[in-house]
Amino acid sequence: MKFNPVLFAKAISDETRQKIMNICCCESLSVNEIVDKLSVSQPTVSHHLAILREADLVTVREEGKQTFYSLNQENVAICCGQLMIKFAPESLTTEKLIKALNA
Amino acid sequence: MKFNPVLFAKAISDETRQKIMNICCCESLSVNEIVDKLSVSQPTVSHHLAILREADLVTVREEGKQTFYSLNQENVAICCGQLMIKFAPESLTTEKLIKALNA
DNA sequence: ATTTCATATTGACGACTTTCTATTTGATAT
DNA sequence: ATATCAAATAGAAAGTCGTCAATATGAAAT
Repeated sequence: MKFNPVLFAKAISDETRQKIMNICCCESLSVNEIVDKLSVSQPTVSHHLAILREADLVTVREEGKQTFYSLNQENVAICCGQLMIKFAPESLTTEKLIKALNA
Repeated sequence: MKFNPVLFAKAISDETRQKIMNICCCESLSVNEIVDKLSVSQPTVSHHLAILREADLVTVREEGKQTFYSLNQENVAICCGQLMIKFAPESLTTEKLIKALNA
């Protein structure tokens, strides 16, 4: 799976999408559960989830009528790492990274 | 300076902007030099540079008539680190990070 | 003072995005 | 078979974004 920095950035560049990412960051939730935690319609949530799926940032599990989504943290980490490699190659020492993480 | 994940993502979510980031990743270039390396007009480049400046992703140096821009790698690294903290908290061990960087 | 040159700003246009309502699909339950 | 429920899709309206040509700003050189 080749890293596409524009696709990744576009996927995370919307506020509603970032809220969804937060909501299902550490647990798997159905679409309706996500809708309940936001103030947008179900089709809007479905649309955003499709974009996150396209960018491979969520894990999808179908179960009966419901579909459960959870953030794919590993892939998020990989994408962030690739961004660093591409756009911060000289800031990539371990010490600097730790400093960056604490900043 | 507070990290704004939507502002950061929006700033890097355009292809032309990412090209600009690459072009002045490791050297300081005038606007015209950047224009020469792209196939967009000077006002378009100015516009994109303003967005990158707004997100604090470039360092600006004025010198006579010219303005030199270079990517602020340190801030890019910080933003990527913050993204990881926010959206990949459980993938944040050093080993996993290294794995992510090598993926 | 005037010209020249580099960059920023303005204003317009088309393309894309976000959102909604209405509808469809598809799976379980009756 | 039919009804019910969850999620996806279609289509439209409103807003945002990327781009350009034209113009303004502002600094150096003549």
